[in-house]
Parts: sequence; C-alpha cells; structure tokens
Amino acid sequence: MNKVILIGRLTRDPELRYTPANSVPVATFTLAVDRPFLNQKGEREADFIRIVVWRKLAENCANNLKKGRQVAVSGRLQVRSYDTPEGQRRSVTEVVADEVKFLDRPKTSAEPEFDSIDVNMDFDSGNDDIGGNEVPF
Amino acid sequence: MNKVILIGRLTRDPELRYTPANSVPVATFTLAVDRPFLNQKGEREADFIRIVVWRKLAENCANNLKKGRQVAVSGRLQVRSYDTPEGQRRSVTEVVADEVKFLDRPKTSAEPEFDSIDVNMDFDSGNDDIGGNEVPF
Amino acid sequence: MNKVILIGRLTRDPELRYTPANSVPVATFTLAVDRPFLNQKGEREADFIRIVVWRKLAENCANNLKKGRQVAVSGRLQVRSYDTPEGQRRSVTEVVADEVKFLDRPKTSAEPEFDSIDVNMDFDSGNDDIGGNEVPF
Amino acid sequence: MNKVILIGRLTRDPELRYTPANSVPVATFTLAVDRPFLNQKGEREADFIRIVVWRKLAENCANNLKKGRQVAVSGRLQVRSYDTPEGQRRSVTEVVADEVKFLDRPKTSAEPEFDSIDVNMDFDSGNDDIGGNEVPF
DNA sequence: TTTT
DNA sequence: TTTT
Repeated sequence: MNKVILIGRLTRDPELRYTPANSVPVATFTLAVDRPFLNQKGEREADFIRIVVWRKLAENCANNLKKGRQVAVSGRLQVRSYDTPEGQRRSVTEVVADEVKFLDRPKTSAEPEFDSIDVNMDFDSGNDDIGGNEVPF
Repeated sequence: MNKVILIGRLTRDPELRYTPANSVPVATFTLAVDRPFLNQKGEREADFIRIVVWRKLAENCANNLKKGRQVAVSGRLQVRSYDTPEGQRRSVTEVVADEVKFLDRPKTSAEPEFDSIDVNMDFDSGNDDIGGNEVPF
Repeated sequence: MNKVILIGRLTRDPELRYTPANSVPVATFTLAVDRPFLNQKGEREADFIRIVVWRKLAENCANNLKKGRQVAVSGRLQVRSYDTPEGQRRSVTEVVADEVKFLDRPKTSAEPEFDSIDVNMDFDSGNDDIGGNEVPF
Repeated sequence: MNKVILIGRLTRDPELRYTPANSVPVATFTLAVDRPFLNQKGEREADFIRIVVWRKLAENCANNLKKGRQVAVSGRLQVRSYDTPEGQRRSVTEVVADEVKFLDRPKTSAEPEFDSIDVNMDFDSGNDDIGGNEVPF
C-alpha cells in the first residue's frame, strides 16, 4: 500500500512531454505544500514536491493548471534511481498522481472571462490505466 | 494537507540518533514498498522510501523493529534541501511518520521465544509533539 | 490504522455544543462529497458524511465555517452504537476530524470586507488531544 | 476527494452475492479496527466498519479471506440511503474498497498446507472498473 | 452480531 | 434534511 494525498499550489506552469516510444502524454509540476508548523524564526515553510501525471490526466493538467493554482492530488510515492553522466547514483522522489482536483483559480491571475473551466471538476479520476515509468524523462 | 500511508518492509535495522542540541531521539529507516504492477520484464519492483520518526516513537521503533519486518506507516512527506561540501544544492525526500503499526515478525527470523512483543500494538500514535527537522542529521 | 481524507461542502452551518460533564466543545456538520462518477441517469450524486470535531478545532469551525463552504478534512472513521428509546440497536458512522483546511469562501456570500480570515489556514492540526466520545450528543 | 485507509480484522467470513440484473460479483464483510486510545474503563475498543468490494476483487476476497484475518483496505466512504418497509428513512455507511492487501493468516487457523496463497499479494488493485451501487443488496 |  |  502506497498512498499520498497533498493540497498545495503549483510553483510553475506544468510541463507536458510525450514518451519517445509510444507518445504517451506525461505532465510534471511541483507543488508547494505548506508545513503544518512554523520554523524556528516563526516563518511558514513549504515542501516542494514533484508530481507526475500520465495520459489524459496529463493533458487536462497541462491545459488547465497554471502557476499559483491550488490543487488536491492523490497518488503513490515513487523513487526512481538513475546514474549521472559523471557515474554517480542519484534518485528522484515524486508523486505519481491518479487524481487531481482543481480547487481555485490563482488570485493574481488576469484570466480572460471566456475561460470557463469548472473550478471544482474532477478530471479522469482513477479509471485510467496509469503506466509505470517506462521511460526516463 | 500532506498525508502519506505506506505498508512495506525495513531494508535494514533502524538507526537511532539524538539531536546535538537537545538530545531529542530520532530514528531513521528505509521501507521497501512493493509497486502495484510488474515492470517490463515481468518482475516486481519496490520503492525504497526513507522514514524518519521522533521522540518516543523513535525509541520504540529502534527497540522493536528489525530488518525485514513489515510495518504500516502514516505521516507527511518532507523535502529537505542542503548544500554538499562541493557547493551543490541537493535534496532528500522522506516521510516524517507520526504513526507506525507493527504488522508481523520477519519470516526468516530466529527470534528467541522470550521476546514477547505484541505484534500488532500501536506505538505512540500521534499524541506526541513531533517537531520539525530542527537539526541536520 | 484508520484514516479518512475528504473534500466537500457543508450542507448547513456547523452546530457547536459542549459536553455536559466537562464543557468540552464539540462541533458537528455534514459534508456533501461528490461521487467520482455519474449515476445511471447521468446525474452527479454526493455522499453526505457527518463530521465531528473537538475542542479548539470545534470552536474554529463553528466561528468560521458556513453552509456551502468547501473544506478538506482528515481524521478517523468512527461507528457509535446506541439504543433507541424503542429499544432498537442503531449506529451512527461519522468522521472524527483532527484537521480541517478551509478551501474557499462560498461564491454567493455577501460577506463584509472586514472579515479577514485567511482562507487557507490550518486550524489546530492534530496536536490537540482529541478525546473519544465520552458523552452521547 | 474521498479516501479511506483501514487496517483491521474480519469479524466473520465475507459474503459473496451477485447483482440480479448483471450478475456482477459483490462481496461484503465487516472489519474490526482498533481505536487508538483506551476507553474510560481502560479497555481497548474497536470500530466495526462495513466493507464492500466489487467484481474480481470481490471473488478474491470471498475465496481467500476468513474471519479473524488481518487486512489493509483502501477505498472511498459511501452513504446509501433507503426506506424501511415501515416507511422510515435509514442510511448505511460503508467503505467501497478498490484495494485489499492481505496481511497475515489467522493464528488459530488449521489451514491445509496446500493452500498456497501469497499472504502479501495485492489483488486487482485499482485497475478494475468499480461500479456504483446499481442495486440494493 | 462482532476481530486479535 | 442536504452542498456547489
């Protein structure tokens, strides 16, 4: 069992790519998730957590999410290991999401009126076959 | 909101340390969490996820857990950034657990009969004040 | 282990009470949580889930939440059994929340400008000793 | 968003049925989930939570689970309302599980050696189309 | 109705 | 009894 549930805001617009072999859509973005307590200087800190989404959900996220937007994400925690060009073993930890719920629009946005996304719709919740990490990206 | 729930097995015995300043107990261990699907070669893979526990829970884990033991863990996902001696920015991702449920004893263990831990007891579940990461360790 | 995480909207304003013996604050409200699929008539349905919060979190919820407001809740699932005056055994299922995150303000609200609640603050996240259900209420 | 994760023991063997219209397999069982604290008399109590599983996962549970067996379950919380023959509105709360992880074998079992289920295998985790509650049962 |  |  491996479950992660996060609520946070995108630090940048999502990046959408396609796997070289099968052209499967993959989107990635980073969430800033507020810590539940203040640090020693009395400041609120955040964890910056990398999110990966596949297929239709990737396209939905790429089309509808922007820097600053708040989302709830659920998925599983994945640790991928790889070797650097310098021959060092390194690892990336990320959340492979199977559900992304859009929670608000960014406050600072100057979004056009004709952008009529339902801000609380669920996209593609969990019925899609989310592959593994077939390719490095 | 930041929730992680994992079930997996310890890859090694836990390590117990104390913060230099206040001697607060901290234990760390790595969980092997099976992936829910097979890889392209038809093999089962696992994610290796670093777990951190504080205070009384740290001592309970250090005293009672061993390599191979199955546990359920719940906590929050934390990303700590630091600089290497070579001046590179690097980050560690880990789960700060506030609940660890002991699920079995390792099959291969030759544990003595007089070790009478209740295999399903909860330790210290969530009522302890789990600090932040005040110190590097 | 017993974890529940929900995002939904309050169907009514919260109700705040106090336990007769110790005057401990308890608030209750119901969340409408959208189902992830449509029913056979193509309509979206919701589950109506009773939430219970204790102590400081109860007071925060009573003071700041209103019908229609969206929240994220985390806690544990509890089933309380009781006997009806007619001598029948009945049970209530509810989520005892230890974290409530306020996600928006209701769209239709005519709230005064001087109401300056931070809409995404966390209240009292989990460090409070949440009692059992010492009293019926 | 609607997530529930539980670890508990079956109070009885699962019951397997089929929907009248389409003969879709549905299994139900109740989990006893220990509370994280003792009651006022110093006793450990449990919540008794009804679990529903559909299709292949239903058959796997019916075939492999027995009273007393420990499992981890993940799914969503569902509240179904219905009218009693006496015309009263009543509701059932249950967890519709999309993942069931088998955690041990019952200690007291006299199971034959040739029953070679892998006690930690995952069954049918989440890639199955879990229907709604098309039929009362 | 309840599990260990 | 039900929210958007």
